[in-house]
Amino acid sequence: MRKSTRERQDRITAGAYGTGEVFVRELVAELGVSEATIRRDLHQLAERGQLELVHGGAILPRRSDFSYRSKALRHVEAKRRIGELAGARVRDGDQIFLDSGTTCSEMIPHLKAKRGLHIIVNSARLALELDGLDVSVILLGGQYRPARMDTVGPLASAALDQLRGYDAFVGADGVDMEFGLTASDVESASIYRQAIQNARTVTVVADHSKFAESGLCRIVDWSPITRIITNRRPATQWVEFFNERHIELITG
Amino acid sequence: MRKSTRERQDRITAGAYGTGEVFVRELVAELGVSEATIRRDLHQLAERGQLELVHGGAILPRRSDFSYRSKALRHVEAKRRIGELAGARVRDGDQIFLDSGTTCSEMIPHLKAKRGLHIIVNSARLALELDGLDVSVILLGGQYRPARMDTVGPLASAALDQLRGYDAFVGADGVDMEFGLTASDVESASIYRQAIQNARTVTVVADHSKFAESGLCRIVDWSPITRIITNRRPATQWVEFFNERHIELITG
DNA sequence: TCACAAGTCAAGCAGAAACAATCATAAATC
DNA sequence: GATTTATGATTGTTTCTGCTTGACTTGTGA
Repeated sequence: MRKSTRERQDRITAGAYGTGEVFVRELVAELGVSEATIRRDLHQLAERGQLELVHGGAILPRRSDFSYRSKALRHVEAKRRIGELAGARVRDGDQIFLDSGTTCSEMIPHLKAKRGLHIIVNSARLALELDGLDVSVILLGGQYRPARMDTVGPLASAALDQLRGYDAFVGADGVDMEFGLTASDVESASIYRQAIQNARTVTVVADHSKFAESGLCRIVDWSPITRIITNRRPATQWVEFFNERHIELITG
Repeated sequence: MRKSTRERQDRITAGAYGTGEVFVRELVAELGVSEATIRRDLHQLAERGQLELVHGGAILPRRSDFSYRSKALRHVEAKRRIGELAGARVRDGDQIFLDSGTTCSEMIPHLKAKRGLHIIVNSARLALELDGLDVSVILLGGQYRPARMDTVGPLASAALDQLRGYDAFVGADGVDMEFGLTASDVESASIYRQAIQNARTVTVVADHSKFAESGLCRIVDWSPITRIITNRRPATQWVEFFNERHIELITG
């Protein structure tokens, strides 16, 4: 069983991804090479960040990421529907801001037919997804957060400060009558607060699970909000709440 | 069985696509040519991005990353080598700027082992590729260009203006003794000019094909350049040129 | 808590294989 | 016929691998 180094290391990582861990002893038996060779392989893989060494073998590196991916899997249908409704509110030539959340990214398929859009985003992922559209994309810079693939911090803030007159689409982590819109982390809250304050109109996109669920950090209270788009008609007190504040409620 | 070079290389790639890998030893037996010839073939195929060299033979190139590679298929091996050399110059905790070109992105595998880096980029693609590393990434914002997946313009410029004291790595489209470093478009030239002017040190990464080839737009003249990394020793007049200007020349 | 055993690990060494570089020859092209 | 290109042989160097040694880690039982 003479194989290249590359193939051997591929099989090691494949094994690691299968069970989450590999053992030196088992790899020696399975691949028919010496312990030393397996160890060298594991070291190289660890060097590249593909594995993490433990006594007796290696495990998958515990990364902080997947927070975006795991979030993306929840309430997919609801988000898709909201994306469609929100996309329909965008017109040719509009200047819009989209946040880095999963709900806003569901708007993108419904923007493909639009012409001459100017889209402001703080998400590298969104920028890539917007490829091929007839749009001008402004990417806010700043501190890049791999887990969310977005940017935050003072540089993002400074860039955003140069922009006005757009229509903001923001997906909150939670909406609460008294506390307002909330995000799960303070950096997101800060950048979206600023985005909302500088916006011409503000559309909140939030699926039904966000109602009555409150995140940790307040983004803003309800006063700057223009309209809210959700997938199903919320409870009556919510409808009245929006009516009182002249917030347009759109449901699918 | 003597065949043309072309036909031989076709059979090599066909073999690689069949099993995913080819071995020098087997190719020697199969094609009836010497080891040296097989090696030359493999090098040429690797240079064109059709194969990736490994010890003992070659395998199909990893396409795990982005399809944008189609643009980057020239001088793959050279860029990889330069990326390695450049990556070796980076130390734990460094603050570096990487341009959005393909040469700089070849540095990334060699940065995986580093700790506590601060990396400034103007490329969404690069930001995504840096995922999983122990680095802090600052993404410059600005006008997003889908074709290059990077950002340029006044917003990028303003963000860059807030940053100092980093070591810049810039891959020029062309290097010319009289004209200096050149880029193929004026926006790139502008942002990289600024990146260079604010940098502590400037390392130019350029494969041999960039020498004596001049792009349209000047980035800068030679005065701010600290060192240049290329894959093979350039002509004598270049070596003297760099010596006169106290530019460190590193070749692989 | 300590000592001990079994397993695990890092470092160095040596042989084999693979490699890059160079040169000389043969073929192809002008 | 001269120049360029492709090829093969030779050289010394690098890489890969397995082995050995001694140090380290983990777990067990007194």
